[in-house]
Amino acid sequence: MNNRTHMCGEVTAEAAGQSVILKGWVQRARNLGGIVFVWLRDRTGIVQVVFDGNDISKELLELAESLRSEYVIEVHGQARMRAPEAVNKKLKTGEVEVMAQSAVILNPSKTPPIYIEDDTKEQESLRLKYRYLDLRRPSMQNMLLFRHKVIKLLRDYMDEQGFIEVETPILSKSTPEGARDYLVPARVKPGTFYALPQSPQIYKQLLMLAGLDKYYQVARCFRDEDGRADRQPEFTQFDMEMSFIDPEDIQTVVEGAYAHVFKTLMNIELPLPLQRITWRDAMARYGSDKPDTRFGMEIQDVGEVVAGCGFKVFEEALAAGNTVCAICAEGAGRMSRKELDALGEFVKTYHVRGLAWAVVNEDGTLRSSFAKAMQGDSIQRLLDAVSARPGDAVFVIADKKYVALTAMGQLRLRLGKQLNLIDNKRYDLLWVTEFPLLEWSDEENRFLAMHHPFTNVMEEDIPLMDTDPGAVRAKAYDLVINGVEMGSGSIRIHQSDVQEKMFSLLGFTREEAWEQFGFLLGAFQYGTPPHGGFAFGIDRMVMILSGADSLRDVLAFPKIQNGACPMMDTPSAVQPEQLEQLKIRCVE
RNA sequence: GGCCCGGUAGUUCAGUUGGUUAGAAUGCCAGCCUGUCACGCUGGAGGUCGAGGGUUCGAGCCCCUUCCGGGUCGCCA
Repeated sequence: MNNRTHMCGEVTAEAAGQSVILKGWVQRARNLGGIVFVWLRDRTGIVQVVFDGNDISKELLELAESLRSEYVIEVHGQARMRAPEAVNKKLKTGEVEVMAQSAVILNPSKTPPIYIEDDTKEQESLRLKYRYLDLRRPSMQNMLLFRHKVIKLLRDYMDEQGFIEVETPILSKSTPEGARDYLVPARVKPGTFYALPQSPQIYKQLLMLAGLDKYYQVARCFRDEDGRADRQPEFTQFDMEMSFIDPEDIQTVVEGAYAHVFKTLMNIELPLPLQRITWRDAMARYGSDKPDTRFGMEIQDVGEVVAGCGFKVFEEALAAGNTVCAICAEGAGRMSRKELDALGEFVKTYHVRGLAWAVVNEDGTLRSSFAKAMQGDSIQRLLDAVSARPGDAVFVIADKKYVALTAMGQLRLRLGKQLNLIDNKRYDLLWVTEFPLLEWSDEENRFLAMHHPFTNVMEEDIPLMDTDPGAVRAKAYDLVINGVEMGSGSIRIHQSDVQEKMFSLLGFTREEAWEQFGFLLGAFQYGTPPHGGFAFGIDRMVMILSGADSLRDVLAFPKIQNGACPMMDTPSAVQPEQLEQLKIRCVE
């Protein structure tokens, strides 16, 4: 039986006068010679334990003097108020201390390779190698607690809304569309493989078919793609699906869940319903399908303004049917030539040919990379069109429409950060709606589903499926916070004729579609309710709410960029016998 | 796969134009110290400068290759 009476952080003024039994880790031991102060830590906090040579045996003092960082000890003692001048205001328990009467070293510790305290600067790779020590830091424990609360709140909320949590398989089926699958060889049928799910998409649709009506799941998902700060090979999705609904119905549920979490954990009242913006609008104004609306600097199409301006780059772009777009960066006029050139290099990584810039100096004169080529008053008309004033910088990109807009959107974000325009305390949530159904792939020379192949079409665009597939809008919507895509959802196709048309647009023959998705198409023949859903990343949600920069900061045991785990040293080789059983041979 | 940045005591970093035995702080070890709280004082140990090769009388520093980590483009229905 655990005889612990208090957690370390609980030894506050109310405990004074009581006998206490504590267990925890030695944060720090200060030996003053004849008296030893020990900071004892557990996940609730730190309390000071005093080994006073005047009051205790020689043996106990010697034990205290032998204590080192991260030793695990049990202490029996008396809690008492500290003298007023000895109060430590930095500790939650700083008004009290525990006078040790006996103690046991439950386990010693090697000197830890990282400091167990917040705000240290060890390399992340070292922290991840010793993640079990890293997780002892108060900030990491708070993160895990916060994450736990987020998930609990979401589960409680969904339960109240009448949703049922159903677990779906991890050993699943590989489907060719979308991200690369993690594969698991099947021992009983050599040469065949399970795939780890990229999402429970098909299962949840089948649950709707089964009549569950409202489903949700805290679902682990897997994608075998290269890592980023905001992408992990395995991640947790809050996944849901409803029957007999319109987009607004599921959006209302999701908004409500977010509002519940924001109110309870952040004390922030979200304005419901959330703002909605169409995909086309988001691209035109922000150059992104996940716009950060915490600052302005919106993109403007200046094609009409620069028509006939004489600058070859703009004229040729317009002649080719491309876009000429601009932003006006307030107060960016102080940038040096070097900084402006760096921005030019920056936009090139987004596949535009170049960046034209014009700076209106404080005295009204102009510095510009292209003004000389502009005839007559065309440069002035351009500056007027974007309302450039002295001290501002104007940037112009001419290229294929979405290439130019995307690059401009990235430039806008960079300038927003560089010019300190973003209020970090603000949370801008919005829905991006009416995503395109399809996306052309030059590489594969065919359309790909932008969301997934089961996404339904906006009724008024159904005729366009035959005439202009690229312009067809889907009943698909993303939730965005501060420029981060939190999740996406859609109304699914439940009509077999629409589904077949979709597959044919994607370049599948009827036979191929049935071969790969037959289990679903077959199921759909048995009375499928209209349905739709949504899924959002728990990891990203915790990242945003806790202000973390990386998903690695909000996962207990994250993977690094190449998908490896420095602590477990995974992935790792296996025994030859294991491969033999699976009939797998390595070919170099 | 491409591009950019980084790798020096356990840890965080400094290291001049290529020039003596590679330094600091912190941590660690030992001694002293009875009210500290980043305790203090004294002393000590601790380095394959990521690895390999090259240039040079001489390389932590310059060149090449490579490994590892981060960011990013591609990729991520």
